[in-house]
Amino acid sequence: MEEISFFDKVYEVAKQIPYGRVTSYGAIAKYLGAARSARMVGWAMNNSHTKDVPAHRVVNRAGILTGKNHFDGSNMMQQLLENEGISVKDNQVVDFQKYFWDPVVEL
DNA sequence: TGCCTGACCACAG
DNA sequence: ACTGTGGCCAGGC
Repeated sequence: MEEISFFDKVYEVAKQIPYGRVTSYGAIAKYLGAARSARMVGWAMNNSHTKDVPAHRVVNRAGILTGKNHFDGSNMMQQLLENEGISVKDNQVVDFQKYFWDPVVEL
């Protein structure tokens, strides 16, 4: 029985984010059937450190690293993205649309 | 126990 | 076309 909460589903999707790709909170929320629950996706990321979830690949709808403040360092999130070949400028992903990974389409 | 906050997005005015 | 507010679920005080 799938006693999986919306919370847990977020991790399942986030873990499936391919290398060198990024997605948005809303995209995950919408895939789960709750486009308005985007806030929960972000809140789930708070426990992402206890999971194997690449929270650094998850940004907001505008491609801005809104959650970078929750990482260890100040620009650690940016470092991780650049390490995957994703350019980040002023806390914003360059060519976000190009690297955007939509779970609704990919999954 | 109850109210408020929180890594956002969609809808309405 | 833009700005403002509501809403979703869960956790913290």
